[in-house]
Amino acid sequence: MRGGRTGVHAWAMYTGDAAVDVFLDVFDGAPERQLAPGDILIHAGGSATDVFNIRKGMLMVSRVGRDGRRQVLSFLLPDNFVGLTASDRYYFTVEAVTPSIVVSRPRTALDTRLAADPAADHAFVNMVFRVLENLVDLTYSLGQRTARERLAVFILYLRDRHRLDGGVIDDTEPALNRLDLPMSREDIADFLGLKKETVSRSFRQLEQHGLIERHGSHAVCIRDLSALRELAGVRDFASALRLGRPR
Amino acid sequence: MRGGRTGVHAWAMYTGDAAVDVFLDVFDGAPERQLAPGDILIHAGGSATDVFNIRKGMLMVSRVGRDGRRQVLSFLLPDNFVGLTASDRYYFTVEAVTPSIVVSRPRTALDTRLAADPAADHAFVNMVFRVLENLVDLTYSLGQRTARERLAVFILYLRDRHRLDGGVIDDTEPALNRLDLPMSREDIADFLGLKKETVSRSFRQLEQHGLIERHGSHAVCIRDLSALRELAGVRDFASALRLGRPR
DNA sequence: CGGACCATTGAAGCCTATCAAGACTTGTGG
DNA sequence: CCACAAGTCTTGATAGGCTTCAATGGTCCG
Repeated sequence: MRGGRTGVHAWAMYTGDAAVDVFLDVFDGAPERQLAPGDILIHAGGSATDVFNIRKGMLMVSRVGRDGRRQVLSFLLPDNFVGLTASDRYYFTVEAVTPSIVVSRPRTALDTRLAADPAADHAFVNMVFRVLENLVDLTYSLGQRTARERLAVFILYLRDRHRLDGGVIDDTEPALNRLDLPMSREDIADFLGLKKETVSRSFRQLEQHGLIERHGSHAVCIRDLSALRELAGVRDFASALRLGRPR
Repeated sequence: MRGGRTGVHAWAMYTGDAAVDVFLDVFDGAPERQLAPGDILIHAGGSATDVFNIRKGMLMVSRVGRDGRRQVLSFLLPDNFVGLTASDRYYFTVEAVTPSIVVSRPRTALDTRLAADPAADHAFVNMVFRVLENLVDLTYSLGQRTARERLAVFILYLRDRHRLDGGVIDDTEPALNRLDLPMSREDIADFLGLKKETVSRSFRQLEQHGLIERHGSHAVCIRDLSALRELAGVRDFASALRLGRPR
C-alpha cells in the first residue's frame, strides 16, 4: 500500500473524501517516468493500453478539435489516476504542466486487480463517480456561470486540492490562501471556456473588488474567502462538504 | 433478461454501442411508475436509495443553482439508467418531459447484482465510462462551440438516439431525418448553455441555411445531413462510430 | 371560443472575443 | 551577473454574439 495518502482525485477536479482508494496499490513498484513541461503523456487517438498514476507535479487533460479549439477537462495532481476509457483508444490528451513524475501499468493489470478484489473494485467505481460529479460541476460552470464566477470557482478548487495534497485538514489554515498557478493563462482560459485576455481581466476584477491579491502572474493570495465562495456559488456544487460548502 | 434491447444510454446523451448491458436485468419485474410531464422522479438533495431504468417516454437530468440557473445534463430515453451517485444523496434532479414509465430498484439490489456477477459489473462500469465520455462531449460544446454549432450537435444527438431506440442500423434510412423535439425551448436552452430566444434564432438560421426545416416548434426535418455534421464538428466527438463520424 | 402558455421576432445593451500594443517574465548566452 | 530575446501577461480599443427586454404570434387545452 502507498503511505497514508488518501487522494484519488483522478481526472476531473476531484477534491476529496478521506476514503483510501485501495486500488491504487496496483501502481506499487511500477516504472516511473519523468516529464518536462509540455511533454505529452497520452495522445488522443492512441491505443489505450496503459493506465497512469501521478506521483509528482501537475498535468492537464484536454480535448482538441481539428480546428484547434481546445477544452481543458482537468488538472491532475499527485495520486490522481488517468487513462481509462470505454473503448480501446484514448479520446483525450494528457500533457505535463510542470516537471512531473508518473507511474504506469498495463490496463490489464488494473483489470486483474479489480476483478480479484471487490473492495478495490468498489473503490474504483466510486472514484469514477466522483470524477463524474466533478465534470458535472465543470459543465454547470461552463453552461451557466459568468467569467468572474468561473474564475472564482477555479481558484477555490485549486485551494482545496492544494489543501488535500498537503494533508491539511483545517480549512481555516491561513497558509492555504496563498496559491500557485503553474499553468498559463491560456490553459486556464481553455479550461474555463474563455479567452486568455478575459482571464486576465477577470483576475484584475477580483483583485479590484478585494477578493484576491495577485503576486506576479503565477500566484494569488485569497483576501476574502467567503466573498469568493459567495461569488462562486459554492453551495451549488455537486459533492457535499467540499470547498467548505455551507449546508 | 430484457428482450433484445441493446441500449444502455444512461444519463448523458449516450448514443450507443451494441453491447448488451446485462446488469439491466436487475430491473426485471421491478415495480413500474407512471410519470406525467413535469413530474419529478429524483429530487436533488434527496436520499439516494433507489436506481431507475426508463421504460417509456423521455426524462431530463438537471442541476439547479439556488439563484434559479439550471443546467440540463442529459435527456433520458427508454433503457437508460439513472440514479447512482458517489455519496448517499442525489446531486441532480430528474423530471419527466413526456408521459413516461420508469421502473425502480433499491440501490442495494444493484450492488448485490454487480457483486455477484463480474460480467454485469464490467458492463456497468463500461456504461459509466460511456456516460463520462458523453459528458465530456457536452463540456466541449459548452466551452468551445457557438450557439449554432451546439444546436447542430443537439439535433444530431437526437437523431442518433432516435435511430438506436428504433433499432435502426442503417444510418442512411431517410425516416431518421424527421425528428421530434418534445422538450421546450427553455429545456434545450438550459441544456446548451443558451437562452431560449437564442435557441429560436439558431433554429431559424439553420433553416435559412437549408440545413433543416421546421415543422411547428416541436419537430424538425434534416435537409442537409453532411452540412449539419460539418457544422457540429462530428469528427471531434469522444466516442468513435457515433453519429456517423467520419474517421 | 377564449385564455394561458410557449415560441418567435425585434431592438437595444452587455459581456466576452478580437485585434493591437506595451509591460513584464523567463530563460539563455555572453 | 547582466543583457538580451522570446514568450507570456496585461491593458486598451473595438467589434461581435448572445442576452435582455418587449411585443407579437401561435398553439394547446379547458
